[in-house]
Amino acid sequence: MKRIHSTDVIELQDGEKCKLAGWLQETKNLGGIAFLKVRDREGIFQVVLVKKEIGEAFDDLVNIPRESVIEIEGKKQETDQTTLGYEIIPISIKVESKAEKPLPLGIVDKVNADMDTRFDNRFLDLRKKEKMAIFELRHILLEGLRDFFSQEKFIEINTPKIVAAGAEGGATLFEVDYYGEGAYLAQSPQLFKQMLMGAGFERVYEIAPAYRAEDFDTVRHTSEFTSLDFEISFIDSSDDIMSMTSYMIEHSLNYVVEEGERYLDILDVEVTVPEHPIRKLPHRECIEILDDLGKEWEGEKEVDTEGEKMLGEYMKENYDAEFFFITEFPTKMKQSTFYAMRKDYDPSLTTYFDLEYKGQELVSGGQREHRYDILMKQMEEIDLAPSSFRSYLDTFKYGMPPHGGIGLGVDRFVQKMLDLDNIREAILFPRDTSRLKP
RNA sequence: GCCCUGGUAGUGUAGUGGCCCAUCAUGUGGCCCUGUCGAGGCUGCGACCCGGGUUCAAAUCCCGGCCGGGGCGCCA
Repeated sequence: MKRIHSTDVIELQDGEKCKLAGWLQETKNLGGIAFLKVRDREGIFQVVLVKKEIGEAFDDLVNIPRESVIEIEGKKQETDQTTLGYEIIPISIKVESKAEKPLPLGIVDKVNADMDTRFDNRFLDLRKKEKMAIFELRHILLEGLRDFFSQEKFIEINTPKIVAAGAEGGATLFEVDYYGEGAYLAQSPQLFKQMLMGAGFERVYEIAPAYRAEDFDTVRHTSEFTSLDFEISFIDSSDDIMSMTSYMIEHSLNYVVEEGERYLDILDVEVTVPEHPIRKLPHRECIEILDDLGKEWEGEKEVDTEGEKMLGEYMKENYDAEFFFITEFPTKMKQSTFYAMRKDYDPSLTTYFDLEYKGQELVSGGQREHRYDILMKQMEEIDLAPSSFRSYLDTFKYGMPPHGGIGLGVDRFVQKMLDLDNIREAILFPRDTSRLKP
């Protein structure tokens, strides 16, 4: 007999035979009758054991440890004595894998566990339906994003994660000891995306891990994260990139709302889809708003973490907007991003922007400098040796279209979409400054 | 890296000098119970992060270490 899921039982006739399997969530033993609650990916079903009918086997069955994997062949019986409306009368029950006692982490216990305990026992933690729902929704979000990119004729690419140079300063690189010369884990696919613009791909995207060896210890940083990057050619300005980003967000969140209802209900979360186009706010205006809001500055007037949160609330209150772009980042704030194009009419401003979601940076992007001589000049300004970027720079010498793109933190997207306190909740097995296992 | 905060049964907690051979819940063992779905009743089990110090007395105070959680810098 073919195994079916808990949710399939509803379709069966009263008295029909079936095979089910899952994890024994709990046993309610009332003496002469007992109930086994069994969980599979789709939900829960209940098996009824009547002592008078099954005799000696009763004692063995009610003593199967919680979270053991069991397989049941039985008959569906409709009844109004249980909340599900039906239960399973067993013909045979097989223990496939017995769980040890006690569990390091209860799945349905009435006590919460600390994050550290949960992540040490992540495979158990993920058995909770609310945790699994996060990853069902993450999958749906990624599906929605890929759906958008396919529709827009993007090519999905894979670029190397072992690289010779970073896109940003060297301090945040994880070193790889193997090549006998400097080798690192990629912080970003930035340079490769651009090389593919030089190759004529015109529209590419990648969803892949990126690595940053920073001493970040916050609820929105991890050492390894999933980065979504796209890059497009023949743009007129960074407005084209923001427009594409705006459509991408709208499309993917719509997809989540349509396809993910069941899981959003489990998490009791409502996802709001922004209207295209997403509002833009130049960096200098952000400063003005923050001044009006009475922010106290320490040092340079820049949008810092506190500023981001204040602006997020401001935009929510005044425009009912969860998303907004901060545009025209000053060149002095983007100095290390040597490939950022600056405004022709005012070189103190870049074409770079961030996309903010619920008061947190989600996306960073802009138009890249595609003119070889200017690019070289910008590298010199920060004393970067062109020799370590030779293969990248060569791309610009033989025909490079105007282009630009973005990087989006997938884990942050999931975190903010589902209002999760910590980015680690959106990652199966997070890697941070101290966690390497499991 | 800096600042704040914490570490007590498998899990989550109470206790902040003697009232503690440590509270409660959950779990787990045993017993009772034929409709549980946060079942119920009776009963047992199980813990003060590590190392120094102060004190008549330390889970509690001090110092150092190790390990969490949060904030900031920074960033996706």
